[in-house]
Amino acid sequence: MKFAPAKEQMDFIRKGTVEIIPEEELFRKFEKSIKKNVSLNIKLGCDPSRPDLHIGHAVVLNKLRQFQDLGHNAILIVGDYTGMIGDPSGKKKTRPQLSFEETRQNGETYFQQAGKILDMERAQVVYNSEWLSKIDLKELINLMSKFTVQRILERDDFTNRIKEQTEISLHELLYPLMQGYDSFAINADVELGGTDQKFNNLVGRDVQKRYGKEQQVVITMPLLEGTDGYEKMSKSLDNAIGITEDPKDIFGKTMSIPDTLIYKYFELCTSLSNDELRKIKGDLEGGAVNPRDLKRRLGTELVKQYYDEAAAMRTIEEFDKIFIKKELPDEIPEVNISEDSMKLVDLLTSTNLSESKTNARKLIEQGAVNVDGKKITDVNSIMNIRHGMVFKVGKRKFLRVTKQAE
RNA sequence: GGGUAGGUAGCGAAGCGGUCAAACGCAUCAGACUGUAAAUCUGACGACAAUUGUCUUCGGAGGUUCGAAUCCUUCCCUACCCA
Repeated sequence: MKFAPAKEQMDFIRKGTVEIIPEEELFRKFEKSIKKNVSLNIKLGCDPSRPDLHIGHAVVLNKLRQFQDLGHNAILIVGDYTGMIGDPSGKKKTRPQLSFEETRQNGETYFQQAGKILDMERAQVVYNSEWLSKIDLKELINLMSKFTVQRILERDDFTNRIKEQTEISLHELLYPLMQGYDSFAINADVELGGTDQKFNNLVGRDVQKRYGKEQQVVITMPLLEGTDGYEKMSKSLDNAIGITEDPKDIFGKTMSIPDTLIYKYFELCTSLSNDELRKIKGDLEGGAVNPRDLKRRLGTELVKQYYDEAAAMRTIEEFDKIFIKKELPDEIPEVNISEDSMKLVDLLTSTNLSESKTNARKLIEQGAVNVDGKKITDVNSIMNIRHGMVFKVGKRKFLRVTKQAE
């Protein structure tokens, strides 16, 4: 294995990070790896409680990929054992505990998706139950004795929960120790994580130290705000762009982010070069370019990354068609209806354009329903069903009716 | 073990015998405006029926009452204080 000079590797890795703790140590590790011709072990813990990856997760995965490109070992740790606890980081409530089977299953899903970013051929995947399940009470007590209650409680999320009088279960206190133990178990040289993982990852350093091992370097990556532009991206807040979503959803959601996030998304979620990034920054600040066009570029890049160039082109065309030219999309879901006439309300409900009749009425009253381009506002309308009729509800729900040809 | 305060719609939080399908905020969904922006404004936001109706909801189960989210009994859950 031939490694790039330590300085070069440093510069490459530093891009986009929030902190490298401590930076000199990483540099020394690079030097050592070159001298001894060994790859560094780069650890990334995967949370198996949420198997759907979104582009916020991709921020860290991209960084891991960069390490791979430099010739280092990516080690993905699926926290199947820790998953049974649930990471308390940033949480206001105790997380639901998962069964062992669930964590396994979710782990699998995780890899499939991570494969869109990482070189899975060269990535090592381990489950932390491998070593954590072997810890007996004696060992656990030994581990716990190396830390203090104060140290574990000092983190913000626990402090806040105490202040707000919400519960903290005892097992949650163990989470950082177990995660730290992982670092010790696999001899991690570097651990990657979002800034919310800083505490946990630093505990890893401590565990290693107390067990007489070389300490890992902790690299934190920024947390990506979701499409609402405010909260951290997360599926449960419904502001996430999933990497397995349809190209049109990835694109559409990207278009709905506030302008302030455009650059951040470019920087953290795409693999554009520094030069290109600089140009985009200039364009944004200069105001000469319509931000919409930059967002279109962003959406295209994202689709390209998780699908391919062709998909990206298709998506952007479709988008322009529907939203800019306000035409019908190329592909409209079709439903076969045998009746000759139907109440509009029933039709909307039975075709899932609306989840209930009450809701359908509401939509009609509010002018959200279009049939063949004509707005229908009469709640009691009865539709004569013809082949090829197109229903539109809201901005993005389309449906074409077909009559069985016989 | 003792004491106190609580458990209300997706979340937060009012209500404390009828006017409660339940204020308000957030989220969500429509509409207007736009760059499908964001922000803002307007409306909707349990279901079914339909122009003032019916049914299901306020931790669970029972009960009192013409009538309960509101009172009683009991069970479950949580936080805080004392030990």
